[in-house]
Amino acid sequence: MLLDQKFFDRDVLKVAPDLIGKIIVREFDDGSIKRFRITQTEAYRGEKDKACHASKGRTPRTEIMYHKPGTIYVYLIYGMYWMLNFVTAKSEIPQAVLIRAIEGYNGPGKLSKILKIDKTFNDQSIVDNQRIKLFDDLYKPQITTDLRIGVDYAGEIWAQKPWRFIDNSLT
DNA sequence: TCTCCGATTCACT
DNA sequence: GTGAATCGGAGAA
Repeated sequence: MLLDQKFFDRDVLKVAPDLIGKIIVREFDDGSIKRFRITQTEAYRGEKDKACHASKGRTPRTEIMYHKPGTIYVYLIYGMYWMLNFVTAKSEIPQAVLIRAIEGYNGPGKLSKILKIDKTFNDQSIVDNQRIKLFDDLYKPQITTDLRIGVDYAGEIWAQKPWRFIDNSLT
């Protein structure tokens, strides 16, 4: 079952855990197709969340997070890695879910390398896309939470939010 | 323009 | 455990 825009039209704290266990289907430019199960996500929630890029307000970069739910937000970090995110909640509310890991690969940098994610995906829709789709195969994950990674700069209050979601039954 | 630094990873010590 | 690689966004000037 293909995830629709309604799935993403909810608070990021609901969407992020719901994305655990879902299937990413990637059709590469050469026509080959691969499937990956999502095993780890993180929630970035609005302008008040200091760890969220949108905490700096609306800028050309964060503009994407204000777009409609189901929009893909891709950005470059440390000059070499693309991060894959999905925008959630209604337009004008800047929230996004970072896909931190897929089955068999730990780390968002490796993930986007495997999936060949780059800036051409930025601002595209995930629910109506030729190259990348999200499916629910009714898999029921065992979800645990933990602190988000690499957000110490956001200060104690925001760095300590347990907004990382992990499938406990996969390793 | 110029400077600072990050939602990371990997090679070394 | 430490540090380099590497570049575009954001803010200061």
